[in-house]
Amino acid sequence: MESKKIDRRIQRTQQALRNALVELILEKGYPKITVQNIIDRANVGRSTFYTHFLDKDDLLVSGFHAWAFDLSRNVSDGENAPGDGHIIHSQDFFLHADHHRDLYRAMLESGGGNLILKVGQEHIQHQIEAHLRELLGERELPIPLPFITNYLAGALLSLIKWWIENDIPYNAEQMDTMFQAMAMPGIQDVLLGGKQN
Amino acid sequence: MESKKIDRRIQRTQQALRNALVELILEKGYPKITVQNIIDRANVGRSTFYTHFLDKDDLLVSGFHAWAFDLSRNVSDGENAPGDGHIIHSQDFFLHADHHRDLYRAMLESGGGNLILKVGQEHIQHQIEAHLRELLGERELPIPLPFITNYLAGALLSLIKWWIENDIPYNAEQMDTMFQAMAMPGIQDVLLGGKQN
DNA sequence: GCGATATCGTACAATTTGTTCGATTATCAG
DNA sequence: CTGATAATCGAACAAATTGTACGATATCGC
Repeated sequence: MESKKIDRRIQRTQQALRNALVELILEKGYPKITVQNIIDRANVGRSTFYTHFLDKDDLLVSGFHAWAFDLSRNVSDGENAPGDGHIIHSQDFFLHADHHRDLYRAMLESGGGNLILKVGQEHIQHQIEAHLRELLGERELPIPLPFITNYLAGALLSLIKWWIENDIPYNAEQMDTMFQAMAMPGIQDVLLGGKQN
Repeated sequence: MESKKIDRRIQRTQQALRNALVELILEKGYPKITVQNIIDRANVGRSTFYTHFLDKDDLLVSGFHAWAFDLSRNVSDGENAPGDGHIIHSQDFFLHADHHRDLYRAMLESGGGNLILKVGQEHIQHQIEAHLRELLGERELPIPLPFITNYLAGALLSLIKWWIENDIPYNAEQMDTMFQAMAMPGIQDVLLGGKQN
């Protein structure tokens, strides 16, 4: 039971701020947004903003996982069972970027997505790591797992960035096919090496 | 012949500013630096700064390739001829990061290296692209070259970041060996596929 | 309704930014 | 060496932004 009494105003205010931030990101890009812009859009008092968040970045991070990031759902949808030939479900990431193309573009644009890229990469890495752990069990690898997840997440995010920012005329499936072609041989070698050595 | 008359003050001023910036990056990290800090350190007037550069970022980018980035020299040092088994000279990048560990750490830290990461990635991509072009000649690949360079540069930069930021106890050679183990199989497949198909 | 508390919004000090402009100084050409 | 050129200085300025403070107001849970 929730014995705390919850004032609905808090959630409403925070949600209004997050919504305003997304709108503004789509309009002018994250770096150019000021706190003033956000509270004007959200109809929230200046002091109220600072009672909830330290700054713009704090607001962004606070809502990152909740926002358009229904990614984890796609990934864990039973369809892609382990052993379907795809060691990483990279297609989910490409599809997600495709579905939220506008938001991705706005977030990546103008080189201002430092924080976003960081949080985004961490997100991807966690997904990959969880999935690889599931596949591996207790087996040890010749290459440490964080190395692999950093390698894959870095490559994947870089490609998504390139793909979205430059409107590269491939669809998500094609991007994924090429990604798998580049990544899979190396991974399989490592997995087999870990088994045999 | 250079018929332009060159006032040495200009170069001296710009160099002083760049040096001050590097010092400050090492001391407090790029994001926290203000223009005021830079000109104080460099003993340069405020207006002078703005006659040469648009802002902090402009100063950073302007000197990026000149700075500690003697990388290209290492890469093209005749020792690593094409066909030595290394399709990408990733070890040069790891070595470079190792030699300038403090600067790298300061530049990457606190998630503030948005611009630096961007320029850095472009730098790496150009190196990789030039090298691959040399290997390939006019041969066509089943996967477009920008895809490959984005893939490799993204993975490489992500690993360097992870390596430096977390003081991972591998040396440059070990990092490179693992990187090659992950990347080479995929690349070779693509290269061969391009040849045969 | 009542008490608690979240919000409002204005005011405020402190930073930072980029520009302007006249005075000063260093550099180059001859 | 000398004078013309042009780079630099540095102070002053407007504008924007940030984060804090605080009393008044509105809204919530009970």
